[in-house]
Formats: sequence, structure tokens, C-alpha cells
Amino acid sequence: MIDREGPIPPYQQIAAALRKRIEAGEIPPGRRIPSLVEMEQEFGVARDTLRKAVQVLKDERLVETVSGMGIYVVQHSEDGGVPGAS
Amino acid sequence: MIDREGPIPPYQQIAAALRKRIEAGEIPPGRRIPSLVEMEQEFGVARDTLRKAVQVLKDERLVETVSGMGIYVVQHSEDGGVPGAS
DNA sequence: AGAAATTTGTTCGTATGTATA
DNA sequence: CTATACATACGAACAAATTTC
Repeated sequence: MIDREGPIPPYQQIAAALRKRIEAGEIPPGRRIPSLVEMEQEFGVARDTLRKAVQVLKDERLVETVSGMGIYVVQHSEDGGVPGAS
Repeated sequence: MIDREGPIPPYQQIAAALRKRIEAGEIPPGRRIPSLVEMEQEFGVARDTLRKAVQVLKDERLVETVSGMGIYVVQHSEDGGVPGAS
């Protein structure tokens, strides 16, 4: 899944993989992405690496986190915004 | 904040700056010093550089690490030692 | 009321590879 | 060749928020 030989750092590869899933509609808006524990196993990387990957998607406003709950795909519809964001 | 032209390496400059704050009472005994992430931004250096700077202060018994919490200024009173150090 | 489980967030310590002086 | 610095990554521990029982 992760190419450790190439020049692209794993955290960027993971960010790209998640972005692809989201834009392909595999993980629709409003749904949660896999938990950090699940992604640790799926990608075979450490928490710190996932943290950076998720931070990239956060900066792109693709996902948002709810502490204690999970990381959710943002609803980027015409009216904009996310459920709960007043 | 950091002079990269001069002969004094950044990690020594940072150690000196932290020592000054501690001895001036800006960061009193028992209190935490800024986290590594915060200091990365404040000083504009990498984690590795901070690691060396903090190691200097540790060798001087000025600070100690509490796992998962942070780096704390040592209480250097007459009876010596740190709270929690049995 | 409260304890346990799950999940995210933050913390330090360390290792590796690369680059520079 | 050594010292210094950076980016990346891994590991472990602790905290806070949320849900479930």
C-alpha cells in the first residue's frame, strides 16, 4: 500500500489515498473515515504519520474531527459548511 | 531569535535562552516549559535541535521530563530533588 | 452516578536519511 | 571526517471527549 522506496513520504501517500476515496464517493460527506487504530493497521504506519496525513486533508477542508468521535468527511455542498457549524 | 550567522550553534543559543527564562523566574519551578511543537514554531528549528538544547538543561538538572506530559522545571530547593522523585 | 471502551489529541524520546559547514 | 541541522517516521505514555453499559 505504501511505497517506502520512492521519494514521496508515506504521509503524503496516505493523504492522497484518502482524498481519492473521498472524491470517488467511497466515503460520502458526513460519514466517518476509518479510525486511527484501523488505519494504523491498514497502512502499516504510526499514529504520527496518520496525524500528518489527516492534517493535510484538514487544511484542504476535506475532513473535520470531532474529539472522542472520529474524523468526518465535510459536506461541501452549495450552501457550504458542515453539520453543526452554525 | 536565532542567529544563524554567528559561531554559536542554534541548539546552544536555545539552551541559553531557556536557561535565562528559568533563572529569571519566568518559568517557575514545577511549571512546564513550552512543548517541542510550540518551540519548533517559536524558534524556527527542528525537533532534533530542540532535543539537543533540552539535553543541555537536563544535564544541568534544570529540567526533567514527565512522560506523556511535558518538560518541567526542577524544584531546586534546599532539600534538593524533585516532587515525585522518591 | 460512574466505570469501561473507543477515539482523537498531545506529549516526549529516538532513529534514519539527507544536507551543509 | 565531524558536528550541526532538518524532515520524516516510529513508539510509548498521558489526556480529554464521547458513547455505552
